[in-house]
Amino acid sequence: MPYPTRVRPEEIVAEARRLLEEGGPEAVTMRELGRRLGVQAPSLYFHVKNRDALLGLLMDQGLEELGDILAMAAPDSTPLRRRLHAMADAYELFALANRQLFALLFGPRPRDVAVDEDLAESAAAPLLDSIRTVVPENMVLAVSQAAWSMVHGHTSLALADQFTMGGDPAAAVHLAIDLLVDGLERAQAKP
Amino acid sequence: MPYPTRVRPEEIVAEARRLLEEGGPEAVTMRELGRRLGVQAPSLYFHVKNRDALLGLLMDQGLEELGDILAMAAPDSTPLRRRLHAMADAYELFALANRQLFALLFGPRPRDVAVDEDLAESAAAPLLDSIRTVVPENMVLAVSQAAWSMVHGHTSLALADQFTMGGDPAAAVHLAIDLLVDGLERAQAKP
DNA sequence: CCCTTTTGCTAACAGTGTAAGACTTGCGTC
DNA sequence: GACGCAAGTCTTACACTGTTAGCAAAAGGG
Repeated sequence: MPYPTRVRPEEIVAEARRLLEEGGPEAVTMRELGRRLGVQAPSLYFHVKNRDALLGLLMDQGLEELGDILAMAAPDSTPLRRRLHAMADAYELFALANRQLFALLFGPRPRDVAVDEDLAESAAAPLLDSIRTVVPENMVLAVSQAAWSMVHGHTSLALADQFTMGGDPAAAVHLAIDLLVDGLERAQAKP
Repeated sequence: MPYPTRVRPEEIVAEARRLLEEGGPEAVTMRELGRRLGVQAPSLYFHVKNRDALLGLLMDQGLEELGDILAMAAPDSTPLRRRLHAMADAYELFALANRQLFALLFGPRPRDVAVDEDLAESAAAPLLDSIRTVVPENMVLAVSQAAWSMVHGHTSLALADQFTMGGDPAAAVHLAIDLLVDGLERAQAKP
């Protein structure tokens, strides 16, 4: 270590994340980041390729956390309906606690920023697995996508303050999940 | 007209929208806007309060268009199921044709940019009206929010290229809508 | 003791939004 | 016709951004 490192990559990512949540993507500037870490902006380029790559790291981190949270939302043995409720709640909770990061994850990809595909896949795994317990294999994907769409739609609309007309949007998602599960169980029972 | 106006507000908005779709919000810069309109950047401030206000105008315009498109997606007399399908398709079509604008509309509100509330309400009206024909008044809001969440979720996930595992996401939404409508009709028939 | 490698620094460039103030231009009035 | 007024544009400027180039310092190995 020929020179005493004054800042480590994890610190950069952590501080960047704080900046992101405080003021959105525009607030994570290299100079402010350096200021908070006690370092000049150009020095950061020694630990991080550039700003876009830094945002990419944030996204990877977020995706991993989301995957973990969903995996732990409810034990495998939980009945589908309640498990989906739990996962929906966890999804929304994560989004609320990480508004900007969530928006970054699911917004329009900034040009060159690519997320790790394996990470995305493993984040989706818990949902696929729980659907698989109740639906024939050839419908797993479609049903999972439908469920994900529902939960994600509700979450991102709630995040954008689009439910201005009142009501109880959270209850609406649970209702939608119930209808979905009912439909699946009926379809499975009949033929 | 003491001085020959060289650029009109509508032109500014139109050109800004072009820039937005071409390169995302970061690409709509006052200088490039002026360049394309044959005017210096500071002159734009005579017609538009500032950049954020300009983005707000874009959002208003987008919201109005979306409302119109939804209202025209299917005649009032169309059966609920097909009408929801039509509205879902129209929603997605709009989003695909206006990716950046759509993301702006439903992303995290940039600080001071506020959209016209009446506009938002009238955009939502077609959905509420069609739901109302099939569901008791006290459930209209919840069911509408559920349906909107579903469609919006699918659309914004599709827009973000999140359906990387294949399948037929569009069919998944239609399936989800069918399940929703089935559930409602059954709930209405029984008690 | 010097030399290399790592990491920091400063200075700089091209770009951004926007405020201040000067300049043009056409109309309404004398 | 001359004059002034006011709308619209211009130039200039400031503070900010990401990023590169080149230089300085610090620690370990020979």
